[in-house]
Amino acid sequence: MNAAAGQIKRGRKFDQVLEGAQEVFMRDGFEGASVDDIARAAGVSKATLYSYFPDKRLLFMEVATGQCQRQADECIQAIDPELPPGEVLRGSAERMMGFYLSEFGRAVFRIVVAETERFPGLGREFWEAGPAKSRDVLIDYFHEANARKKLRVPDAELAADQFTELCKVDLHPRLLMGLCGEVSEAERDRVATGAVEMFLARYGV
Amino acid sequence: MNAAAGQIKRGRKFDQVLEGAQEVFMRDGFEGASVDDIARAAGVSKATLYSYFPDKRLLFMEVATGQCQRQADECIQAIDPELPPGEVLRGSAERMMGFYLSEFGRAVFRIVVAETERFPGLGREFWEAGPAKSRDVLIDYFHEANARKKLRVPDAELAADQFTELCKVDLHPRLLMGLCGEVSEAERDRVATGAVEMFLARYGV
DNA sequence: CCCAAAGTGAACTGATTAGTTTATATTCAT
DNA sequence: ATGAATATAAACTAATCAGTTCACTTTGGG
Repeated sequence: MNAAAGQIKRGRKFDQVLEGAQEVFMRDGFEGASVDDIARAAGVSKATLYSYFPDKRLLFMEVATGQCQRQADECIQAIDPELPPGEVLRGSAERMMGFYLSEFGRAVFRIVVAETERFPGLGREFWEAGPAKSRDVLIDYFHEANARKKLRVPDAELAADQFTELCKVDLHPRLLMGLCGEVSEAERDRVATGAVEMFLARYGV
Repeated sequence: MNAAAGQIKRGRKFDQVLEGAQEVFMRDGFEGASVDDIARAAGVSKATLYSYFPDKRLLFMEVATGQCQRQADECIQAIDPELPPGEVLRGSAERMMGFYLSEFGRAVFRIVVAETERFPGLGREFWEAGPAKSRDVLIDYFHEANARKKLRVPDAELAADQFTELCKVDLHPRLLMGLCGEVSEAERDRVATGAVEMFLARYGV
């Protein structure tokens, strides 16, 4: 009884099911993924799959939130407020872009946006597992930097959201709409630099 | 032979079909919408629907691009370069937010993002019917304002994308993920003001 | 008023899907 | 080794959906 996660039964093939589900959901979306495909990808019988997850929605929720949580925790590191703001922001920009522009980040975003109407709670769950965390980290940092007079940020929430949005500039929408398949290092650099410059022009001391 | 639009046959009930299709697609997405539902909503028999549109995808394409074009053209007005930049930007922000935050804008965006992988060309078609236009208008204006020394914009494309993204701050993602249902006038104002201030801090003369 | 084009409704095909069942096989702790 | 828990393959149900067909009715121009 070491780790009773939710009310979902654990067992030998639990992780195997989750991995297969992740692969297929990320590739085909929620509606597009068939349970037979998932079972095949997981190397598991459909009956086994259903013995772990009573239905497709629960399985999907587990994949979306669990995996997203893991991925986001990796990306969102604490900020060192001793560094100059430009460096703090630069690092933050790179980490956020790493998440939003990754294949996984895009796939989850795509699915969440697509299914959020039919799937109450999915949007919030994703938001809290990922974006909200990096938002909170930024907000805390802005308060701190304000107090130390390293930045002049009257509305930390707005500033955090603005910076986040500046990190998506152009690349995120373009990827989401399939206007391009890959993003070069140079393009990322251009956007990250642009975001930091703009932010400092507005909120720098 | 006054208006042969594409190779799609026109006829008495053409617009009726399109209206029904728009209603159902916007509500249920592409996969979620059934052709029977559309026919019912349009007040038309399925056979009639299929006599106009050989399949569901073509019908959807017609709805997405046609209607989006109309809506976008309404929002994207020419810019008066005589006005002070702050006013130009403010008006632009309001018009873009009007599109992105509208029920229609969100629904189309949601569907495009969801289906763009399975629907080659859909993303580009939407992009060019809508966002690309306002982007071009902004870019032209920045060149003009640069020449007149009313702004100092070294990279007009980047600046246009940054401003566009600043107009989405927080509200667009939150709506897309169902974290809130409506956006108050005060919130829009806060974001629009923030976008203009930030932009001018970076690129103002 | 007539007739051809356009529209209707309802039944049909064929394919796919979520989820269940069953009889059998594998795994593993004792 | 044995037996109970776990997993399997395959067939099955019931529903849904895109697209077709057809016998019939409505519409509107001449």
